[in-house]
Amino acid sequence: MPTIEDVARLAKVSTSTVSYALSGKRPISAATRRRVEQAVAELGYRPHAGARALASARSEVIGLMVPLRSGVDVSVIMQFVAGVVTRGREHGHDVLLLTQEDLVGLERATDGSMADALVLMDVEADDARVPILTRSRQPAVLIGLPRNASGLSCLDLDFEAAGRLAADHLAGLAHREVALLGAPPEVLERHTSYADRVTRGFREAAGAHGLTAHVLPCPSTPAGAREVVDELLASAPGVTGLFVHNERALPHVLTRLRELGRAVPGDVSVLALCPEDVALAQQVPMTAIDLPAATIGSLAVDMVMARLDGDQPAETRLLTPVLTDRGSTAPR
Amino acid sequence: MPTIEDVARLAKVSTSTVSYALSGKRPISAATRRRVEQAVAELGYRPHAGARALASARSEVIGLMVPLRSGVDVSVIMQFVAGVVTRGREHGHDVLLLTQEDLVGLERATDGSMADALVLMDVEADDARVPILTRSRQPAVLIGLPRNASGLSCLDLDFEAAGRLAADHLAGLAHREVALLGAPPEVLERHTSYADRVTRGFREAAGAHGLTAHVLPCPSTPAGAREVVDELLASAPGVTGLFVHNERALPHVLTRLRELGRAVPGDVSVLALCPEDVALAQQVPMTAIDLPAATIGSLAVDMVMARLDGDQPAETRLLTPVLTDRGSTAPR
DNA sequence: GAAACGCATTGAAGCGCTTCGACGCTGAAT
DNA sequence: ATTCAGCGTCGAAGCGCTTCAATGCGTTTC
Repeated sequence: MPTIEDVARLAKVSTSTVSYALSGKRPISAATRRRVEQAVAELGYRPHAGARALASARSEVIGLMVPLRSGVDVSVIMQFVAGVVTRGREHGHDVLLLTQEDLVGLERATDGSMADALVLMDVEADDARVPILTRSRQPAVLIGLPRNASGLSCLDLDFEAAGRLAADHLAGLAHREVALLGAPPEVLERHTSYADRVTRGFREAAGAHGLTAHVLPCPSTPAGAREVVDELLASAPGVTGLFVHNERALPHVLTRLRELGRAVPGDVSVLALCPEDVALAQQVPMTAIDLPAATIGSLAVDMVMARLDGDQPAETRLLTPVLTDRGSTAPR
Repeated sequence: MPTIEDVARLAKVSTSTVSYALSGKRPISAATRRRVEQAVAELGYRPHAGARALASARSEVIGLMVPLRSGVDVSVIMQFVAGVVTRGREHGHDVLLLTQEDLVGLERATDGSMADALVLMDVEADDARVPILTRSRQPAVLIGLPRNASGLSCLDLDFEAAGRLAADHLAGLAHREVALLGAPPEVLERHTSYADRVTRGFREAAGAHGLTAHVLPCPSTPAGAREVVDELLASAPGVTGLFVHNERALPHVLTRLRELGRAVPGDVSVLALCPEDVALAQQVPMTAIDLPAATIGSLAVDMVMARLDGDQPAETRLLTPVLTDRGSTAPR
């Protein structure tokens, strides 16, 4: 492997000149720069990432912690990851993938200087990672709202507003009794922050509109989802509006309704909270509040990068939810 | 951040002793090791990854290239990634995430010493990454079979055998006319290697059994899948066995069959090629050939790690497909 | 009792890069 | 003509770690 010294020799300049020519951190004459670039091309030179990290105290890597465990909505994650990687590259950064459970990995990445900055998905109310991050000096962005964000930046869809928006929408269509079919029980038990927030917003707005609101966790399995629908329809036969916040259960809920002869939106209005492509991939296109996962990923990178150079203070950003009507809801 | 020198000072030993105590590459007395460990704990010392990479010419990182583009089966990818990350950790390696399209990223990771080894998903017949890999000195494992693997290791499910297995299974149930609903057209056009191979195996075994076999690419959208089903049933009304190799289209195919009043498996037998959880998440549990994505991920890491230490020759491994009967196929 | 050995430990030389201070040169200002 | 900037370039010091050769010391061997 050619080193910077080989390049310097070939270009007949010093190594520092090569470094400056490549980084642009000092003015270099056009002629010299050209010679350097030629030498680089000729040798196929690539800077050694470790050496660079050592000398500059910068790794040009973003650590990204994603939940690879079950029960999470895969397409949300994939889109999010894609957003992070793409935007990371635009900032000249690569992405180191860490798994949610791996606290040791987080410490390794944090203090072990593997990453300059961190983005963490799927934050829980009392997240074990928060203290580690507060202790470290690295910029971090949490996707979600922990109970105690103390100095950490957070970003997320405003799930509480999304819950309200859903209730508003159904109330606007004159529904009187509505239900939220939410995240699977295991996610709720972890108190993943978004699940709690959707519920709160939905309940609140439903109350304000004088709606009767039911809230049920909903397993992602076909059988589990079916059971929840049956249970709901049995215990609350007057429900005419459904708000489904569970990407994987959504198709099964729709299937069950159809099996029971309930037309959507004729008999029951169904509103989803999911990424656009999921809304479009159902048996019937879904009226849905978009979960802009890729956008959130990009924004997370922007936020964390901004904090890497300047030292902006911590900030919490909540994206305003947007509802797109695709015809799966109708007036009662 | 404490350095190895701080640790050495506190433990009253030399830095080299600390290094050896931590790496275990030389015998260190129990007493000394204990002192070192104590100092490490007390200071919260973490080795600087870059410095380590520079000195040892090893980054302890695996580069993983995944297709984050659309049209791919998300849950397959997620499971695969999870397999790679988990097994990578067991080998003491972290994972650097690269996107499929990013050839520059591949070169950066390859020669820029960001990664010790590479795992690439979704390999195409004439993959642009192959020449880059052949040129580099790093061990790599391709998931899929490029036309010219020249010295590179490959790993995959034996999709050709899977195609044959599907045809065998349907033939065994006395079906006479069968169809393969495969990958979306865009995937086929890329000549992603698995798509071609499934087709070949299916055609071959169907021929051997004297079956009439239809092969249709199948879009992953609800409308597209529906159309393909309609088209098939119109042009080949005698088809009684369906082999679906498209995770996302599968639910839509089943929905369409139901809409058309074709019972599964009463009127039509449906066999899938997909991960187990996808097979179980359908309206009806699917008889399916398992796509063991997580296993492939783990194995890929094992292969690449084996090549990192010893220098084993390149090798191609194809996993034997396994069919699990869950009742969605029946005798004609 | 001297020589030889093996074990635990050390010192020092890098690994390949960035960056700081210094230097020489040209051209403008005096 | 002399001074002074400022631009473009260079030299050298380190960043924090690994690793090789060498050292010291207590044991065994003849």
